[in-house]
Amino acid sequence: MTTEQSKSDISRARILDAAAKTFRQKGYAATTLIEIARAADMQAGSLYYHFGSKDELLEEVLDIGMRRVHEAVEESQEHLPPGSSHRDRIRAAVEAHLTTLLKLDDYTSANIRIFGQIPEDVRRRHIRLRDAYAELWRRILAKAQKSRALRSDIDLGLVRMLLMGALNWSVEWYQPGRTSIQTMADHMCLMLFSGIGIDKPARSSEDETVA
Amino acid sequence: MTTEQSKSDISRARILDAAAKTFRQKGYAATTLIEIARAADMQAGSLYYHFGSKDELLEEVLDIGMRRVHEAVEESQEHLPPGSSHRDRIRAAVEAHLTTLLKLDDYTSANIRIFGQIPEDVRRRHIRLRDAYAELWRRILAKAQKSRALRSDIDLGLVRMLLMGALNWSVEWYQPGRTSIQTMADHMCLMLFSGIGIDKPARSSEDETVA
DNA sequence: ATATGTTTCGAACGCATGTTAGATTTTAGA
DNA sequence: TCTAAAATCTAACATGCGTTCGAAACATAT
Repeated sequence: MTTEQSKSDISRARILDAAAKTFRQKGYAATTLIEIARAADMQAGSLYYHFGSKDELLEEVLDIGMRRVHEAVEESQEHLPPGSSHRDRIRAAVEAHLTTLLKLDDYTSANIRIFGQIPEDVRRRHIRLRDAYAELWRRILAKAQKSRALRSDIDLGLVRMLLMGALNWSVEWYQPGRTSIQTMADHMCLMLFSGIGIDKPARSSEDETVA
Repeated sequence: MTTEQSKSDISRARILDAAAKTFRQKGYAATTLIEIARAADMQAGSLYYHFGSKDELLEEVLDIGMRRVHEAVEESQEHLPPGSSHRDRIRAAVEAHLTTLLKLDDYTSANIRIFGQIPEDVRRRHIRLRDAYAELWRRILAKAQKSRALRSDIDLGLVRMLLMGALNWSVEWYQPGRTSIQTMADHMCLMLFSGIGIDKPARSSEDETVA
């Protein structure tokens, strides 16, 4: 116990890293404990010294992934320069979400990719963190709408879903080098704001009902 | 051979339906042939009279799903009233995509959900259909941009990805009854067009119509 | 009704997986 | 250095999976 990190903690972290990486690549059911163990320089049986079961390992990977995006987006809001517009706020949140998802975080990307294939009871226990993260976005968007930075005649819940979809889906196609995360955040906000934004349109929205 | 549909064809279709449904619900690796067989009122071994392997079954489900969206979107473009604006065209495409994905088509939703977890060689053989579908959207968007219905200073490829993400992600959260597909299509086009649309600097209504 | 081809069954095989537990090695303090 | 605890290994287990194959049930035409 001389070092802050006991050997157990180090191994634990190595296992979690390996699990997140493999889960993300192959999915949950297709990932074998032998693969995880190999990626962590261990034997499969040794994993059970640190985790009670494959599901328990999965659960921790999911939780860590969700906590990381949550914290990243939360921090992005706290570190904004004073007087930032709501567009700036949302842009920062979008960029934080994308950065966590696409840059060196297998936990969050694993979470996003495999959430639809996990066992029922694991999902039930994990869903609270998901809801909390959704609530964070709900607050951000609602505040923007209340400040008249967003139109009032739209379904914010639906917009949030479409937005999260556009962001989360990037984990399926994004390749570093082709498009920068900043560019993605810019386009996302351009689509979102200049569309929903109340700022520029006088009343040019009449042509929307063209036949 | 008296009836149009031989008994074999009927069983085959029943198996494919069962497979698509189960793949969509549980994912590929987690789905067992026993489950598929039970959902098709058969024994697991009997599946092999119709399909050579689990992978072959998967492959056909994927192909059918992709062909269905492709055809749906293609038809939506052909059945447009003459003189439709590009916004109308894209709205129709969005609605066709969503309808196929969310309404009674387990094949397309299975395709979208499990594409990230399928074996390498299956993916390689299926990828052509995916590319063809992407090309269809690329054409639709490019034509809109060329007709000055969309801004020229944006990355259409990126926008297409964000758009497909917003649409495809709906398979993860959509519940019939809460939001209508029409509402989703409306919101999507509102975000897309009034954002990317050229109508804000140079206000006009003629740039919305097809040349 | 019989015979021929079609479709399904049922039981078995081989294999890989998650899991367990005792033996073995490594670590850290006296 | 010695020792007890911590950490890992090794080998085995039970189970469930995809798959195979010969037998049984079914359908159809003569």
